[in-house]
Amino acid sequence: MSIMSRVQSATSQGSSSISCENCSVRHKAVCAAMSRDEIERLNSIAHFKTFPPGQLVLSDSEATDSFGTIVSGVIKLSKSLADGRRQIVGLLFPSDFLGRPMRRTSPYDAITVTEVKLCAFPRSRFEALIKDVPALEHHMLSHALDELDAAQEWLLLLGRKTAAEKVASLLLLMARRMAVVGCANHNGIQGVTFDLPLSRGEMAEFLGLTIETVSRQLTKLKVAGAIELHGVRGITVPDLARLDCASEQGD
Amino acid sequence: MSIMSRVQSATSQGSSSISCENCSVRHKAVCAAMSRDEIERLNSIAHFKTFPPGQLVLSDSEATDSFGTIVSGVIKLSKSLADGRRQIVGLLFPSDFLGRPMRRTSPYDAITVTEVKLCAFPRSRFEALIKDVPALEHHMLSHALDELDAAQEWLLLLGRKTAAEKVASLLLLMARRMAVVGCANHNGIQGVTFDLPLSRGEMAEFLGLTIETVSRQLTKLKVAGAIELHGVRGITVPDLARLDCASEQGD
DNA sequence: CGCCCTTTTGACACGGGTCAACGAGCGTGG
DNA sequence: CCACGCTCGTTGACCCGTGTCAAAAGGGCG
Repeated sequence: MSIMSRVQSATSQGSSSISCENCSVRHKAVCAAMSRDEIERLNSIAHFKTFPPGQLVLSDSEATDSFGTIVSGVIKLSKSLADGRRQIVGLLFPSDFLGRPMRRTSPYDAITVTEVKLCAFPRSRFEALIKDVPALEHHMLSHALDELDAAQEWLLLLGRKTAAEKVASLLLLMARRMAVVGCANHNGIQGVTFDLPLSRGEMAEFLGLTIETVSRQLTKLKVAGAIELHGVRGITVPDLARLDCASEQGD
Repeated sequence: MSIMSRVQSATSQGSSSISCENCSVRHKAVCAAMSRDEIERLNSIAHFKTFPPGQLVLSDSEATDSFGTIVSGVIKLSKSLADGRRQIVGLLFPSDFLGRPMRRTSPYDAITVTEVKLCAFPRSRFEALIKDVPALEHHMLSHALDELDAAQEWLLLLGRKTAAEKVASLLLLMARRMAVVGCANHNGIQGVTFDLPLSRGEMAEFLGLTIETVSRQLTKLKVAGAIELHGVRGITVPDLARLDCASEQGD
């Protein structure tokens, strides 16, 4: 039995009520756009849910009500073809928004990659709130445009970059997001150490590659001195600028 | 001298004022979301611009004011790496919106593929209008989510589909869009004939392939009887369902 | 310690890229 | 009206990067 199926069959989620005051994403998520009493209203309909890793949170073309801001953890969004080929089409980090207003069903599967804490809202009440608070819709639009930018950047990666450039790009993406979320240690002006949230297989799914190719490119980067690997998840990027360079020209 | 540079150096654009009454995109574009007098206000700040094919309309990371609804023609959005590798990250058809509210600069180049008629608004006045008309922002959000869906569908294509599936998918996309825009003739219940708006090179740019591969896959589809080619731009798809099938499993 | 799952490494195959030649369409000028 | 040249598209031969298949090497947990 795989780890994934084991955790899926475990108790699926906890739940508890909320205080926004010292929430770690208070100033980055939708909440950032809202006044004191708007927050109050949002607060009153919100509750925390915790999901174990590997849990299916939204399912392709099924309506569900998981909907809200990610407080901690990472979620992957993935689409698949009839014969099972899969592609991750997005990653959500803390402060990102899960689920889409104005859309009944999800165009992809959303699956937790790590344990995830979600600040969830019932869809109907959130949509009612949107009608009263224009700033909320404004923020959702801004967020959607950011996601669109990210997706288009990834189109360039999938369509035109080599395997080496793809792996470097993904490491860079994760290093940056883990850093803003505070899950990375800085060493030196340009260096950073963190744990990879994704397995080799998930990296491959995101990059349009196979596990084997990802693994080979990682050892190539290690041998070249662009990264250090500590065990299978730990990684140090001694020089982000150098990796950035590798992400556009291989070496 | 290439066609593209010739048309670029030609007189760049015409301009004239507007009547929404019998506009061909009146009920599909942003206008669809608006009441009679809101339209009136939008109308008062709008003017038509016409661009020849091959013209750069928005430039990567440059601020410009081309901004509005496409009335006729096709625009490609493309990104490129430092060494010149290019990837088309989106196509805009009539009723689609060009340019992004809340963003000073464009993350891609926008280039006309055919002659394009644009119903343009000055950015600042459009943004002012957004503040007064919540339905407008609502529509922009909806549109952004549609674009995001399209981009994510394309991620799956670029990451996981074979060359044959990619070409079939693109033909299908163009057949459908050309049909809703009224630039295609239906033959039979499932058949359609139209002119390809994209050159082989542009198809390749969109699909993450080379010109040669696109050309080979097209002749393969022709030999298999899935399409007929008339000259270099004309195409008949006798059975959309069959092509749809080819877009997910090659044959 | 042993099992199981993930990752790494190696050998080989193949899809699509590259390079080159050829063909078709079309505007221009003789 | 035809010949020329230019561009775009097609076709062929070959090559290379990445996928595939297989086996070995960790690493965590009972």
